[in-house]
Amino acid sequence: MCGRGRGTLRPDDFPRACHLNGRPVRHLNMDRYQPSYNVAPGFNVPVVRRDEEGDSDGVVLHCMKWGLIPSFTKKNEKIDHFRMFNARCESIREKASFRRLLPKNRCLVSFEGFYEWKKDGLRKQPYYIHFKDGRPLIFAGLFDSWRSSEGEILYSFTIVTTTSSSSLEWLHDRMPVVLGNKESTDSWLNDAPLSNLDKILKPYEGTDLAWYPVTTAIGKLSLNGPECIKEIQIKTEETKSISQFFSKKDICAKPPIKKEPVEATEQESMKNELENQSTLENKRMKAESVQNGQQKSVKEEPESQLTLDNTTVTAEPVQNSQQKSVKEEPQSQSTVQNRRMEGEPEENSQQKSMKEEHDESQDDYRQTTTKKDDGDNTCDIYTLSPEGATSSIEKRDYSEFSAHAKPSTRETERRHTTPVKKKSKGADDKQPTLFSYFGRS
DNA sequence: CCAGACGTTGTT
DNA sequence: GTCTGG
DNA sequence: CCAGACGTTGTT
DNA sequence: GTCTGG
Repeated sequence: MCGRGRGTLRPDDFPRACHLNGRPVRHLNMDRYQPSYNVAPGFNVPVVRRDEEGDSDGVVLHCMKWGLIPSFTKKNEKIDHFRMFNARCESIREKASFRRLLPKNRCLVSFEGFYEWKKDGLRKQPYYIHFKDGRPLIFAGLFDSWRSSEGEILYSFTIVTTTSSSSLEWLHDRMPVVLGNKESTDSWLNDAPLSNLDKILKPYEGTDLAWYPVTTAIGKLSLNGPECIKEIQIKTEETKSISQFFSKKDICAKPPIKKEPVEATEQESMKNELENQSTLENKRMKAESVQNGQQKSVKEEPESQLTLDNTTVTAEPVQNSQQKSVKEEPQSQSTVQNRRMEGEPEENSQQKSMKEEHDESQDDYRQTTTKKDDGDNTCDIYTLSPEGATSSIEKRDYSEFSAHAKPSTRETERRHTTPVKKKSKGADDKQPTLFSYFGRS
C-alpha cells in the first residue's frame, strides 16, 4: 500500500503543512525536487526532519529518495528503493532496518494525496485518497543515509504503514500512518521516547478523508500531470452495456469523436469542458504521454454518470451498517469537488531555480484566517521540466486544492468521503480549515 | 567466534 | 550497525 | 506500487 | 508465476 502519491507541493508548503510555522527551516538538496502527480519509490521527495546542527528547534526540508536504503547496505549491493518504501508499524521496533532509526531518524512526509489500487478480480482500479479540504496529508516516516562506494551519501526514507481505518478497509488492508494534527506531527518529530508510539501509529479515523477512482493510466509513471487525479466513472458491467447502447463507436475505435454527453448536469458538462481543455494543454507540455486509444476512451466518457448515482441518492449506508460491509465499497460517485484544472491555459512558465541552503524568511503565514473561498484560486505550482535540471513554475488554476473545501454541494460531496458518525445536516465536522496554506505566496 | 540477514506488498 | 543462527 | 518481459542461435 | 525496471 501507499506506493504512489501526488507530490506537487511548493517547497514553502511543507513546513506550514507540518505545523512548523515560525521555526527555522534549512533546505537540503531541494534542487532535486521535481513535483509530480505520480510519485513512486525511487523519486526524490522532500521530507521534514529535525536539524541536528544549528538551532535546536530548527528543521530541515530535505529532499531524499523514497525507498529506504539502510546505512549497512553493502557497497557493491544493488540498491533497490522498492524493497523498503513502507515500514509496518507493527515491526519497526523489531526489524533491524527500522529499529535503529526510531530514536533520531524520524521525519514527516507530505503528499497531497496517495493512490491505492483496489483489486476486483482481474481488474485493479486505482483510487485517489486525499483530505476533503485539500490540505496535504502528513505521513510518519523514517530516514537513513548510506555511503556509496564513490563516497556519495544517499539519503532515503520509508513511510510507516498501519492497518486501514474503518472507512478504507474496503479498499485495502493497509494505509500510511496519517498524522492529522500538530500534536501528532510534533510528537512524531520530536519525541525521542518510543513509549508514545502506539498512540500515533494508528489508522487515521478522522472523517475528513475523501476518495474517488482515477484512471488506470496512472500505473505508468509517464502520466504525471493533473489528469492523474481526475475523477473517472467506474466501469461496471451495467455501465458498459449502457454506454455501448448509446455509442457503438467506442468498440470500433474511430478517430477522435468529440464527446457526446448522454446525460450531464449543468455543472458536469461545464466540468468536462474545462477538463478537456486542460487535457489538451497537458498533452502539449508532456514529453511522451500514453496518448492513445485507451486514454481517450477514459476521458471521452461523460456518459455513464447516471448509473452510479442511484446508489448514493437512496441513502447513505453509513450509520451502523458501515463497519460490517468490508466487502462493499462506499466508493465513488460523481463529486463536484474536483472542479479544478486550469481555467486559463496561460503558459507563464518562468524560470526560478531554488537555491540550495537558502534561508527564507517568509513569515506572512495567514493560516489563522478562516476565510472560505475567496474565488481566487490561482497560484504558482511546480511542474515538470523536461530534464529536471531546474524546476520551472507555471501559473495555473489552483482551485484543485481548495475546491474540495467548497462549502456548497455539501450533500453530494459527502458521498465518497469518510462515513460520518452522525449525519446531521448542519455543520460539517470540526476539522480546521487549513487550505489557506495554499494561498498564493 | 563468524556468517548472514536485515523488507513490504500481495497471491487468480 | 545489530541481531540471529550455527 | 505497476508495467513489462519472460529465449536461443548466430550474427556484417 | 517471477523477475526486472521505473
